[in-house]
Amino acid sequence: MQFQAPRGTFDVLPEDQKYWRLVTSTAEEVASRAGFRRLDTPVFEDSALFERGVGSTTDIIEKETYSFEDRGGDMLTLRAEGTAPACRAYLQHGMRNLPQPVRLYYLCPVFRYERPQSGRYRQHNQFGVEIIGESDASVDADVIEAGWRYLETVGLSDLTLYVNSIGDRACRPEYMRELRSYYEGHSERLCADCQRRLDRNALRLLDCKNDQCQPLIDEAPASFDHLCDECEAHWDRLRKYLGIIGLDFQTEHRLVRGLDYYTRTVFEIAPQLEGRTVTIVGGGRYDGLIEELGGPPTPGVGFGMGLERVIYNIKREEVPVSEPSPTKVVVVHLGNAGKSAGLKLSSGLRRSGIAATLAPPRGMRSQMRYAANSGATHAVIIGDNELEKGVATVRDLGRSEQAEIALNYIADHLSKQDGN
RNA sequence: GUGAGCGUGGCCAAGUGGUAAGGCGCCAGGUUGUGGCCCUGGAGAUCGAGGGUUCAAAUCCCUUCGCUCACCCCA
Repeated sequence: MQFQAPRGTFDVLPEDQKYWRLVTSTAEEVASRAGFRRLDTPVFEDSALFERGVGSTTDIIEKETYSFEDRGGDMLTLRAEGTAPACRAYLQHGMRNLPQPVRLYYLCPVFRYERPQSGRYRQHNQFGVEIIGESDASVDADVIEAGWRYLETVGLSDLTLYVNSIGDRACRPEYMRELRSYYEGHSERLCADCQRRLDRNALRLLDCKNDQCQPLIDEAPASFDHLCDECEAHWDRLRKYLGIIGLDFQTEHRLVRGLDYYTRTVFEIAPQLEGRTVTIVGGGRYDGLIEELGGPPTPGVGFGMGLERVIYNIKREEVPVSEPSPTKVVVVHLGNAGKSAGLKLSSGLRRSGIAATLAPPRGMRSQMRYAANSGATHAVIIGDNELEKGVATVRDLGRSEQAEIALNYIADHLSKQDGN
């Protein structure tokens, strides 16, 4: 074996396309039903966009980015996430002059240089939505609802929604001090990773998976107990609205996110798996991001969802997914005259809107086998016998019945068969 | 970046020192123009790669590459 798909990438083979069609077309459907309009942004952007947006000290920027200098000397980065590009587009196209808020969704590949493992790739595909230009908690609930409804209509059932509020610029510094002083009192009991996290990124202490840290995390101060008045009001309303919509959720003080731009609401949706949880959807509010990118102060909320992980769970839950309709007709031909006639016939059938292929030029037995294995419902047989009479033999492969049909009426005849 | 497991034809997979089973799939036949079952035959493997030990290596040793899983982090 010579070439392989690069590490962390994969081919979507024909037999898997049904999952992608499902996942992708219901995203379009659910998003547009909820008033989101599609936005496509380039696969690469100015590197600085992600540095400013996601945060330059964040892991995804520090070590997971696919960056390169182009021939003109510009530093570019393959899309590392969807929110910063969406905000860039919002600013670039003056979308603040549209009726606010602006509701956008996207479906696109995302690139991160990580060590692949199950449910994690270097190129993966995200479905995401953003509501930009409204700070009320009702749109937070709206975004969360869109994510939840999507997973539901795609057919997933054993999922849990986790929500948290990590405050904003006003109250988070105070909370961080609180958290740090709590942990400093117990620093000897922390795992090695958490020792480092303590001064680098204290929030991350909360989602450590190491067993020895769990008791400490359980007792740690929760961000939602240290919110300023405005954040607290927002947090209360969010939970109230989720209740009104009828979404069950679990408040989770360990839930923090790895991108710097989040404020107030953060949430995730994950399946209930034994052991670790693999998040399918992650998102939250980013009220400071657009300003950070050079725009006017503008609030926003959104989520990103990993479609590979959605498909992984569709397979795991054995959600039935319908096959795309197979080739309907295979034209079986005998002799040189038959081959020419068959070629013409299959072309004509296609022009009449019937899926038809010409069997490969082999023995009849083999051609029939080919027809059966290809999933065709009918074989159309054409050889010298038929040509003399100006007909073709149309065989129903399911019923094992056949009849001679005039060449001119074959398309007509086939389109009346069931399955068309 | 760290740790563990694994690499035998397209896929699955025996074989742990004596010179590559089997199954699936694929191709061709089973008489004269007909599939899904059955029967017969065929193609297809430098046993991931390189080096070493040995009379002899897929099997032992070293190196390397790749895959998978977990950690970090994330979708």
